Amino acid sequence: METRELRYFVTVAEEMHFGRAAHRLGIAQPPLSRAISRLERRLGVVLFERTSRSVTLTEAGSVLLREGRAALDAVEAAERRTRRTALAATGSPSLVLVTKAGAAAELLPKLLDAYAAEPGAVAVDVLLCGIGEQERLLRDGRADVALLHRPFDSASGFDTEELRTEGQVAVLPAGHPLATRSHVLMADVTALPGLPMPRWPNLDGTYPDGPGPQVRDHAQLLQLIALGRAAAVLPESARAYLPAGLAAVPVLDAPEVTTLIAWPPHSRSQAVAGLVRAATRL
Amino acid sequence: METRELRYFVTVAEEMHFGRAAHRLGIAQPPLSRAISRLERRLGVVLFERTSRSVTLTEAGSVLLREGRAALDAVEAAERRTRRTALAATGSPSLVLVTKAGAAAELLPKLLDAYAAEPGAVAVDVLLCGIGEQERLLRDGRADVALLHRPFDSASGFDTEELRTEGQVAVLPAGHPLATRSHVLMADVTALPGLPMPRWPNLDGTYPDGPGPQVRDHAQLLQLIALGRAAAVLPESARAYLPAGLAAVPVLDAPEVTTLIAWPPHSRSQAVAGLVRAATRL
DNA sequence: GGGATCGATACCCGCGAGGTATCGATGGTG
DNA sequence: CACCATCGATACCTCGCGGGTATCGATCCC
Repeated sequence: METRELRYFVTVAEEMHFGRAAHRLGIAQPPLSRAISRLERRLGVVLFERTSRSVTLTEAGSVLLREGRAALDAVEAAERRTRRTALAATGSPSLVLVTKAGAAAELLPKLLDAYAAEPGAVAVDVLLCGIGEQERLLRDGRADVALLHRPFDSASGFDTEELRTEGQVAVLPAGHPLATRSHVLMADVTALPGLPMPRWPNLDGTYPDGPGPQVRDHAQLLQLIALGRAAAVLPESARAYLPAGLAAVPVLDAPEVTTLIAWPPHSRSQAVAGLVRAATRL
Repeated sequence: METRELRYFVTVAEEMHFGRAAHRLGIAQPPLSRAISRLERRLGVVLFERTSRSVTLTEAGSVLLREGRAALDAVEAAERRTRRTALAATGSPSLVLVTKAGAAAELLPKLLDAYAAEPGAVAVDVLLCGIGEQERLLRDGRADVALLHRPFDSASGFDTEELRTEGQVAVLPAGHPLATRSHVLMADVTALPGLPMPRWPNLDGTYPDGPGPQVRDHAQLLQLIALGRAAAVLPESARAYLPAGLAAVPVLDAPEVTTLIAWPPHSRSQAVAGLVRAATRL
């Protein structure tokens, strides 16, 4: 199977429409139709059920979609990491660390300082991204290491080292009745009248249904809370960075949040190893 | 980057010789040379330093070798798993479990029985393989689940669930002076005069240097011990399957052995999930 | 210095990827 | 119910690229 065929297949599976997929791929529709049927013939498997009015994935097709995406990520990662090691020889930063914007605000500078002090440390690019994008960046080679937060992120398929575990606090407008309590429970916070929990975007950028404002990052969220439009439950370390007008109250029964450093399992990079060593010594 | 180019590159990197690589690939040498230089041009990276007398990998080249192998495995896995889900619809076994020959002899039948009792259980093919091959089989799609043994195998890059942890025992000929002891230490066993530890093959089939007989599987090993030619340290559970004439003595300071069930991180297979569920309930 | 080895280059051929035109099936519509 | 719009498949053509043979040029060995 050639990566071109795989790319064609994934695009059709995403669009569920040969014409649109062909357009996205920058080719005409007939060669795309032919490429897919040749792929089906070679695999000996029907990937799409198609009529002139609809295209749907077969079971085998959805397996190929999942596995094929992973394979394409791996190919892209190979390409990117190869290019970057060659660039690294010429002096540019050779390590990309990715973390969620607004998270690990306290840990990250410590980590970078500790690593910079190591012998043989290289320049580190920090990439801030949205929710759930880190795994993707790590898989397709745009990043070399990530700071993840369980249970929000999945570290599945990566090597990891746990850095820290912390409880969570409810973040509320300072004037709110709950704000003076010494602690609360999840049940106290999840259904506050007039203070719904915000909705975070799905991976595809859409938002789940429900009440609560749509939120894209922590800055937005904090502002909404200050405006009295939302409440949120965040890791304790967020406390140090709350603007005036917000209060934080420990939530006793919220799940613990673990910060971990993750890297691709077959990484042999000296730089990644050094950064992980620095992280575990924090 | 097309998978063909990647395959060509990996073959040349393995052979370190364009002629031999071309032969292995079943093509002539000139097209191979051209393919590699085109790849280098497109990546903007030199992969090989070559003179007419020698071919060596550059640093970027070794990165591409490692990442490229992983990518090729992922592509192969996509292909194989797609083919197999289509076959599964026609009734053939749709789950391949791989474990080291001779290991988990006691756990495996229990696991298979427990899974067979689950509703919706499918047929399971058991694949026995040599040392260190399991990770490969799981990565390239020839297997769906594996039973691994830490610290011998690496579960890096897979999702896992721990099944059991056990100590290790020294396995000796029954008549040996140590065989009557209630326990021993690693130091007692590693350098027994006349009873060297056996040598296991590396991944490429070669054996490390040193004393001790070369061993390929447990049957061979046990026979060598019975003949008084070797001693070994094995997980406790091996005890139940010792032939007459062999004795087992607990080794107090040997590392604990953890048996775990591992599967590819993005597996959404109902069958794999069921097998893992059965395993954790054992 | 001559031959052997090995990667690169020159040149040619055929397959297959890609394009345009068109067909055939299907579902909505006046 | 006939007509049309939509959409994937088919027919047919072209050309670029993957692959082959012949040969060159550099390097090491005797």
